[in-house]
Amino acid sequence: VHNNMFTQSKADSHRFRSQASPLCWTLENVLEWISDNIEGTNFDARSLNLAYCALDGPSLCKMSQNDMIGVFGPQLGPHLHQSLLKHKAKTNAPETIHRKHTDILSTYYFAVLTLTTPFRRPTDLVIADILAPRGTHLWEFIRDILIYPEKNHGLLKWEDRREGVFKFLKSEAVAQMWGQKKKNSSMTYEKLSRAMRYYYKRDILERVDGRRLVYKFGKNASGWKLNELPSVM
DNA sequence: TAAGACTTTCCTGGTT
DNA sequence: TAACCAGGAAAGTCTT
Repeated sequence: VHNNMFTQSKADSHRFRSQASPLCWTLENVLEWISDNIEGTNFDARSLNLAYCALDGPSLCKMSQNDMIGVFGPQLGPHLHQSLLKHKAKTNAPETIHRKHTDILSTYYFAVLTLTTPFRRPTDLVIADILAPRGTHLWEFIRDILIYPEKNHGLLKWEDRREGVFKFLKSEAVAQMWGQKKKNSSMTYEKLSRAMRYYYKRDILERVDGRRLVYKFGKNASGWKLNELPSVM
């Protein structure tokens, strides 16, 4: 399951999404589905609050039409709700099977978010830019975990969101994730932190004296500030 | 192929 | 004592 998840192609993902119950969808599948639905309307994707699109299949299925209108607006909300109902009817299968699959998927839910290759069609560029990794550098990897605190499984937390101060809560777990991304199973926090310290010279990070596991984004780090994130509806 | 940027690995020594 | 921090040195990887 692990390897398959990380190597799932765009075509595989589309096939899985079209055949599986929405209950089994990953976050990526939900994003693709939203993207496909936007393509069929005149909806301006730039006005979408992408932070609210970070849903997996089970979360999506719990939403009523009013919930969807609240999140996606009066134009796209009902459209998505109808589309979901149709897809649910089409893929009506025993939920127990889906549940088992969903539990496995959810274990790797965040890893998929951070490690899969972004899909790149014109209409989902914005979604991919915010929810897929935007770079291969360590500080970007850290930043992308921090941008979605509700999805980071307690790995990192903001100490001061406005100032860009953050803290490692599970240092070794973050190091292992970084190692996984770089295909290096021997990565440790000790090594990761050495790379972090090199960022001080380049003003990507600033020192936070006297605070263990605490770092601060510097003037050359971009994409972490609230006003740098895509617009809210 | 070379050069440079970036990261990894190892290390010593200091601090919490 | 363990975990973390600071930073030098050298080597590895990747991109241009």
